[in-house]
Amino acid sequence: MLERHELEAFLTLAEQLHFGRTAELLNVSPARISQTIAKVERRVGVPLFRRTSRRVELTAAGSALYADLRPAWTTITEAVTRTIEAGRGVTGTLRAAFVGAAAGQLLIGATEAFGRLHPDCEVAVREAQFGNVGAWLLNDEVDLALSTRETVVPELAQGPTLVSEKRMLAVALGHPFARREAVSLADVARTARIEPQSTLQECLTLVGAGRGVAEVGAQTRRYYPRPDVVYVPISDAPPLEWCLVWHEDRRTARVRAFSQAAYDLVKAVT
Amino acid sequence: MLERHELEAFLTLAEQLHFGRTAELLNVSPARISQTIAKVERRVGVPLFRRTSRRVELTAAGSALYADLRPAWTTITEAVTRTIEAGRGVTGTLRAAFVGAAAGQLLIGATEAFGRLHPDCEVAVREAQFGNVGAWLLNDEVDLALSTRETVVPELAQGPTLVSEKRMLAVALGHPFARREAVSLADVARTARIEPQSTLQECLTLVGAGRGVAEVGAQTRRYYPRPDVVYVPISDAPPLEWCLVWHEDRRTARVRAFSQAAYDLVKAVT
DNA sequence: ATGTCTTACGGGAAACGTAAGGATA
DNA sequence: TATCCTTACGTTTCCCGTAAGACAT
Repeated sequence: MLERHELEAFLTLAEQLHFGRTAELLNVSPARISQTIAKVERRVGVPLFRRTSRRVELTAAGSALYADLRPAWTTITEAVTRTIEAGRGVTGTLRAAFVGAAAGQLLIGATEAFGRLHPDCEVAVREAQFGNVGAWLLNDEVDLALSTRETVVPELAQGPTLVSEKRMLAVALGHPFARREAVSLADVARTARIEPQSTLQECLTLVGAGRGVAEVGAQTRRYYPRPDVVYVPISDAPPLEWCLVWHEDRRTARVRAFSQAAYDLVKAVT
Repeated sequence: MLERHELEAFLTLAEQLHFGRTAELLNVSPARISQTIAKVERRVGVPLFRRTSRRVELTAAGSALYADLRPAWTTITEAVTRTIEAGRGVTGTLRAAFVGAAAGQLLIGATEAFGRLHPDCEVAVREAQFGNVGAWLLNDEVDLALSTRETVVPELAQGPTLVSEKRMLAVALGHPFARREAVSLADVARTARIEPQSTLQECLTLVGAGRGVAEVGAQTRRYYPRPDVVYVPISDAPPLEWCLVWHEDRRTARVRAFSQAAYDLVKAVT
């Protein structure tokens, strides 16, 4: 079968009918075009061009071949180009989401660092919630999210840990745990828990209302101070890890570049 | 743009979903497929396959790309295959023509030599006339003709000389030249000539009827003995050269192989 | 533990450019 | 004679296979 460079040499020469221009268009030497075409003709078994040193024209066989190849090859190049541009449009927009106020600040910082490296790529930042960040990623509503490693969906990939924070338990002011210096995972296991399925604010509201307790990060104490909620360290819990999450199928160059920029940023800070 | 081997690796892997089988089908090592696909994905910017060491499946981007590429690439391979087979069908038939009895014998000899080298290719032999051999070649009624070099049409190509024979002049029995040992080109120029436009027999008939003289090859004397015609050598004429003639656009592998076989044959004999 | 994909590395085929040769108008 | 296609030859790229490593079942 024809190689890519043979195909393009044939198609271009069929359009230009001039070895020199063809070579120039393809950024190779005229000698190469001559040899390439000769090789194709030897392989195909039929002369594709009728040529002297003064005129080049298609033979009947060459003309028929061109009519078949041109549209098909155009289809191929366009399909590949579409795929590439869907992935790494320099002029494209990266849609990033964050979950929680603390993550928002970090994401803004990463966005600025990324913007310095890739000024052509815009970044749109939105706030997601624990309850919808997975769906947003799966449905291609955002390209990337800064979330906790808990966001486990089989089709989602996660980058390296950017920030770790102590895991704490949010309890109502009157809750027995509220006076404790710390609690253990075993303690938590015996208590009614509220999973942060929608917004964190809503979750904390339920906690404040005494409907249960919720595991949160240490930063929550700073960003969501509430009179009706007390934060107690969970002594034996692993740290809560924040990382970038994306859909495996859409790990475009934009996504990788942003992930890299974010990782470089936190590495520079620490 | 994708190279041919990258394209085929992608398409085959998309169909097989197995690196080992893909490598086997393409006659390369599995490592090569892995590297090729990785390179394509790097270039395109998006993962085309979701894979562990245990399962391989297309991503959404890969699936879309495959849907575009497969039919287009099939079109291309079929177009090239058609062109090749139109040129070098092993099972095809080569249509060869000859002009004159002597050429007929030579052509039969060449056909037999060719048949030993290429047993899959049939050869159909027809007799052409000086008047129509050019048209037969131009109209694709025959692929090849054994004729004299005089068959000059711009679009016809000629092979090397296979046989040379002395040029003679056919004159009527009662013609003044009939008693000469030889004539010169100057003599011929001063005489009414009959161009062999239809059959040689017809031409000789006109010569015998005293309508003019005709330039023929020395072999004609043996193959067309006539009581009313005398053959006189033309002393200063260049030899009459016999060669294979074909349409430039249809110089297929069959044609070249036959030309080669004929050339080898006469070289072996002499 | 086995089958499967990936990484590392050295060898070789083929594409490439430069420069000289040959053909056409 | 000037332009343009072709041939010759040395250089370099990169495709390839082998072998070892990593990963999942």
